Amino acid sequence: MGRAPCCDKANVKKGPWSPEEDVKLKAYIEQYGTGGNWIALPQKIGLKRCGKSCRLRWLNYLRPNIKHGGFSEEEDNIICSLYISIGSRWSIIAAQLPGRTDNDIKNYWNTKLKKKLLGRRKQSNNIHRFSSSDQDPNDHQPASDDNHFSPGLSNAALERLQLHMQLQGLQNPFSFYNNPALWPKNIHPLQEKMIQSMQAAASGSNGNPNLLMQPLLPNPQPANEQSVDDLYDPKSFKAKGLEVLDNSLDGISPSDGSVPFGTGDNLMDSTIVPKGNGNNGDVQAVSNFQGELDEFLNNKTAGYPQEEQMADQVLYCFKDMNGSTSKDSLIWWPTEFDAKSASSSSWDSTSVLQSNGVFQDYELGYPM
DNA sequence: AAATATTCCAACCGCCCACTC
DNA sequence: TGAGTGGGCGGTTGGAATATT
Repeated sequence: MGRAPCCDKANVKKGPWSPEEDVKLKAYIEQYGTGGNWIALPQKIGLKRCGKSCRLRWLNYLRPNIKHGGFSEEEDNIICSLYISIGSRWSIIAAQLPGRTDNDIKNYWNTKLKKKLLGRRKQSNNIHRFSSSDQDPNDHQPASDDNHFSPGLSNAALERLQLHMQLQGLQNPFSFYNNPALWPKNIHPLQEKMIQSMQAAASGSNGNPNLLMQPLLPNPQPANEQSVDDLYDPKSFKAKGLEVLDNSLDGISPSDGSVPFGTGDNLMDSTIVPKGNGNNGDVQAVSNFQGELDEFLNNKTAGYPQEEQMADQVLYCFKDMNGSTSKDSLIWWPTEFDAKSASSSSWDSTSVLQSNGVFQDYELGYPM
């Protein structure tokens, strides 16, 4: 079934908002609120705008206490940590950063942070990992400007690959991340530390869950039975021995050792803490990871050309794990994986968890 | 100084979900 | 129960701003 458009597209203004429109919208909402109906709102005000457009303008720009630009290192860390943990759930990530909007964070990630974290491959002439000796001699497909590593492996896929490896590894005791024997010989020292931090955080020396990673680390539950939606289901949290506190009621701050999880009228308005004691060794493990991440983000990794190293290492890992870097070992990613999310090109932990079959296929190919 | 390339971000699009009737 | 609807979300785009050649 199709659906009726939310407004008359022909009679609706598009494009940048004028100061007059901003004033009208802001004044009305501040005085009367949205009335619980964005679609009807523009008519009430006399704006020739789509209701959704009004909502977006308010939420991303006109709403009080909105911050633009000037992301701090701490905010960088939070964004990176959460992205690694939960994927592109921008609204959830934004909920951890007061004054930031999901759109802002999404833009910031796509334009700056991602490049910092994954490396600016486009500017790199570092092709040596996939030099002619590494490539399938039958493969004559030219590498695109966007991706000189391997035909068929887009930058987006590469990013997903790297993060997927992290997530997958944390869930599977036999997988790459939990098996140092599988690590490449030349692994970046920071990567090793990150892995170890994640492992420590995931295992939790005292049995308490890691607050950032734990939602993706259900105990013996098989990965393919874990939906990311569970992560935000209060029942799921309780089942894992976590408590859900309502921030909107008690104003708990992150400084108490708990991790706030959003704003809104559901779990997003809550803080998730381990039952009993919110300040434990796992928090320390997280902070260790945060420290490494911070160091990485701020180019303090002495002696390493930080740009493109991470992405490079991921592919190098594949080479080591598989014995060789064949086109086939890489090509599945943008094809089979993407096909799973063809309806929306989004990627998040859900996709990761649901696509574990793809990854398992790969892992099974490794001679244990 | 002009042309071209790249970066950045506000806004749009379309899908999904929850709710109502 | 299922169709209709609005809200919310993530991905993408267009164009302005900036950098580079």
